[in-house]
Amino acid sequence: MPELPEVETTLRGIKEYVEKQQIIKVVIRKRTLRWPIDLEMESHLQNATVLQVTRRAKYLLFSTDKGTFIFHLGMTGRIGILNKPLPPKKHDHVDILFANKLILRFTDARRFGAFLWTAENVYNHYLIKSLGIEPLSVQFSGRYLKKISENKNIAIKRFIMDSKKVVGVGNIYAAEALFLANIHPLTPVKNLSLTQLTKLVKTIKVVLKNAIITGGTTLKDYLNHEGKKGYFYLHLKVYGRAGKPCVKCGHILTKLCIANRSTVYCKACQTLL
DNA sequence: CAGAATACCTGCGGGC
DNA sequence: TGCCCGCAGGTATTCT
Repeated sequence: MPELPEVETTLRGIKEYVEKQQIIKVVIRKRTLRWPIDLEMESHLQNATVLQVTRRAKYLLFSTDKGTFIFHLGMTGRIGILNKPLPPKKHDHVDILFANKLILRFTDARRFGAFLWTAENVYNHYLIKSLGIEPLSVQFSGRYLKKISENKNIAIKRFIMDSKKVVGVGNIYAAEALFLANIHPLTPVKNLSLTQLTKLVKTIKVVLKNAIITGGTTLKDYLNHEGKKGYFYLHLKVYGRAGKPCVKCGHILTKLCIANRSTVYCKACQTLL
């Protein structure tokens, strides 16, 4: 999926079209996403007005006058805004029709995504409540990482990808940030100094911000709300570059598997502590 | 308890 | 051309 920059790009792209708009109709063609879609979803959303769209981690939160609906894009999810009712394709699972005639269409081939409803405060929702801090917030600092990593043996790559610690750092950007910070992805977190963790936090923020600016990373599936690609893939230094030379030192980049996710790094630039 | 493995699902590219 | 394998941006749940 979409990692955080792709979700943020989607948010910015759709916000103006759906906020303050009343929902006229909801069409659900496939209910079996990561969790089955609430059988009452259509009636919950009928005539509801979207007040605001925000993002928490990789969840898109649509607050309405009746409650909040939530989209998660999983690995292959996408939200598009249509200005006319195009015939649905195979993986177009949800359409939300608005009073302004626009249609929000959710597409997701692998169906790891989610479409949820809560009438309560969305921040009390069990999936949202337990999330770690936002990576672009001031709370996310080297000091914070140092504090929560004392005596922990877990590999730094897994650690920064753990959404209970910090949200929104996915496989691509984790690899990129570790490379920029010269940290080997398998380094046990307890071995990293405050200085190194501070540098890592900085590179995570830079990578995420740059990816947002360039509209996210398109590898194969990801397209923004207008069906356009993101261009951060042009900036990738290690992800998808195994066997090619390191942009810093020329060493051939190595690929390994951490927690079943492929990881590319430079043996010369990223030393194991 | 921490940390690792598994599960969900479809599509695509590469090798034969 | 077609089949089989491995791999893909996530993350809750189950295991050791």
